[in-house]
Amino acid sequence: MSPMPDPAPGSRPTLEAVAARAGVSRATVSRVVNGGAGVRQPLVDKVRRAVEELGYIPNHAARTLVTRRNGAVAVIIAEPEFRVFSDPFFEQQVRGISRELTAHDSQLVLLWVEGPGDYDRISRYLGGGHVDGALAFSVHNDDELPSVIRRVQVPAVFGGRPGWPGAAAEPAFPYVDCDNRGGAREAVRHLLSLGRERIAHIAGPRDQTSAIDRIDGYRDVLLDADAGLIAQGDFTVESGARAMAELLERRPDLDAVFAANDLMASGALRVLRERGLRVPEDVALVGFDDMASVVAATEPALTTVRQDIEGMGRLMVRLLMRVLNQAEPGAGAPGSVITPTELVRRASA
Amino acid sequence: MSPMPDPAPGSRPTLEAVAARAGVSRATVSRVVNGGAGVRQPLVDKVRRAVEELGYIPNHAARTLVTRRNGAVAVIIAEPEFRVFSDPFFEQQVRGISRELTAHDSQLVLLWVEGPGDYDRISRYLGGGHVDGALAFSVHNDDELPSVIRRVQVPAVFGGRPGWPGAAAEPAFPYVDCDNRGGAREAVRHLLSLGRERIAHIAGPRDQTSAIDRIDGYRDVLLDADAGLIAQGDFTVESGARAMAELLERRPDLDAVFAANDLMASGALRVLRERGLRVPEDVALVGFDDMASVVAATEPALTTVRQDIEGMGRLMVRLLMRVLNQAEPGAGAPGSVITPTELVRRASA
DNA sequence: TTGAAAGCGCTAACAC
DNA sequence: GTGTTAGCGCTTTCAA
Repeated sequence: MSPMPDPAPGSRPTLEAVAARAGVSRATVSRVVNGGAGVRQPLVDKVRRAVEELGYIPNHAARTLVTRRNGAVAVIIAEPEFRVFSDPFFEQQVRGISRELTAHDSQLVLLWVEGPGDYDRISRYLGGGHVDGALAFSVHNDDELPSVIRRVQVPAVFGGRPGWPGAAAEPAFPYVDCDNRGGAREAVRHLLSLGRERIAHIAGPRDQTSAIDRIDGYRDVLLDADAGLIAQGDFTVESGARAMAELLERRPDLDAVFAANDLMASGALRVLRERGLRVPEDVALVGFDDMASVVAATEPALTTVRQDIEGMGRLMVRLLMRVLNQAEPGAGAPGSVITPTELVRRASA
Repeated sequence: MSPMPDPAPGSRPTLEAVAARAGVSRATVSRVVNGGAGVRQPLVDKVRRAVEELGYIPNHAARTLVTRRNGAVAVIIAEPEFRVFSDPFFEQQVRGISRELTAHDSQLVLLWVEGPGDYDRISRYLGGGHVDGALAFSVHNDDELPSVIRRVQVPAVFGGRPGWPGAAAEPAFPYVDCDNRGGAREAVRHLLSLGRERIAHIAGPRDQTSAIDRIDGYRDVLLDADAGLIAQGDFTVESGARAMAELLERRPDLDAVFAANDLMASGALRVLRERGLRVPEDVALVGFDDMASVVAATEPALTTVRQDIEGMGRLMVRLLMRVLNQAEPGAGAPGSVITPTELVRRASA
């Protein structure tokens, strides 16, 4: 565009250079670059022009050194937790995080934890002031991450209610989660309202709080639910199919199934149809998540509990920003956020 | 572990504090922290102990300010290009990048470009010295990314041979790609060696160099290939199925198919079987990529051309590191790297 | 409103 | 070998 006087290769123009060019002090340039409040218009213009002409870009390190602000947030991904990239849930959440971070002029730094040995590196990174805060996801019970984060004292927000031992007791990390329990209740009540009387549940892994909350919601409504109506899955399609087969074995008379996620629901659906059972006539089926890729493929279309995954990602960032903007990091932990769920009625129930 | 004297909250210990505690100068502490070369053992120990006791972690910004090294590399993802997370190809490449970066003590900063408007932000980020270099992926012809990267003068390496207009002419960015053309040749020669005489090709998108190179490889071997034996796809399963149907229509006598990727091969396979054609007896089929998730699901098992995707990710990092460690960034562009491919014989051909 | 000056925490010459 | 010192590029009092 503008003729950029190519300076000594590798050397970028500094504040100093801009100041010289504009004939003002470094302080003035700094003010203009940071919004220009309290500087007279003509000077602002002069400085802006100099910035433009020189192609000046503020040096991040120098700025961070004095402001102690980085404009970067770490997203910590623990490999064993996630099939990471291939998990659409995760993709959506990261997309939300990315978008909201951009809105806050912050950068996303991906910290990929491949094994326990990586925690050293992670904690050095987090402690080294590379980032203003961290976003992590609800972790396994024996995960070191929470203690690492606590040790380096970096502000953090979790995605999903933490479930490690004592999580409830300790000064908790703020987290964002959807109303798993309430959503589950709504699903079961819906099945009830359809006149179903023997409603089974395909549960998710016992060590994930989302799965625990969903089974709790199921039990909230069906206080006296027969244990035979509950089968264990692990959130995968295959486990849903297995669980469905098991349930059919135990209770051939069941007339409805609430699966703890859509993936398992789709596995269950497959088995149901293989056995010649009609959905929803013989067995009504409700999932959880409203995961587009799954829902689009089911036939009949899956009734499910929607959670706003991208929105949760955005909320994680907002929560973190609120923590960061607090005067005293220690004072008054900002509460966690529980987002509402919504039953999406389609054909399967 | 060790009793960490909690200092004024929020204030981390500095080099100065460590020096005071160890009774040495800041310079000595700095030396020890950076490897300890040229410092006598007893002093090293003393410093190490002080570091431990204080829980000292070097401040990144301060270090960057003077060394001009960040220990961070940007990975730029252009949204329209990739289904990003859900693309297994991409996941593998990023995994390779992540691993190699860790080995080089560098951090991965994810830059997610959602639209043309984002280039401003990206270029400010890249230009602001947040990262030592950038890793990008072969982009669409009209993408601004290359020019943005060139403008801010940040060292960069591309994944996949760039194909924008004039890419060949300009001072090129180094890139890492596999030997698409050679791999395609090998696939076709293999089919030939099986005695096949009417070998069709399902091509990938015309604007991706990988697809172009593969079709070129096909033509290298089949110099006089009938145009009717080539059908256009877009690397998706569905397009593979469509292309196969089309080919069967045009040339019901074909006895082999080389698909430009595994996804399309699996679509083609489905159609072949629907039509009652036996693979490989009636039609031999070869794919490209050796993508585990696809290959595992095909029946018969897919013969394909393997490329080491994770390895390519690692190579991108190594190449970038080589650029970074060059004295003069401008001098002598380090060449690109073409990794070999390997035909993996399974049941389908 | 603007400028001068003092650092932010660290590394790298250069002395000793 | 170890310490002293001079910045890296920026923001931010404090004066003017």
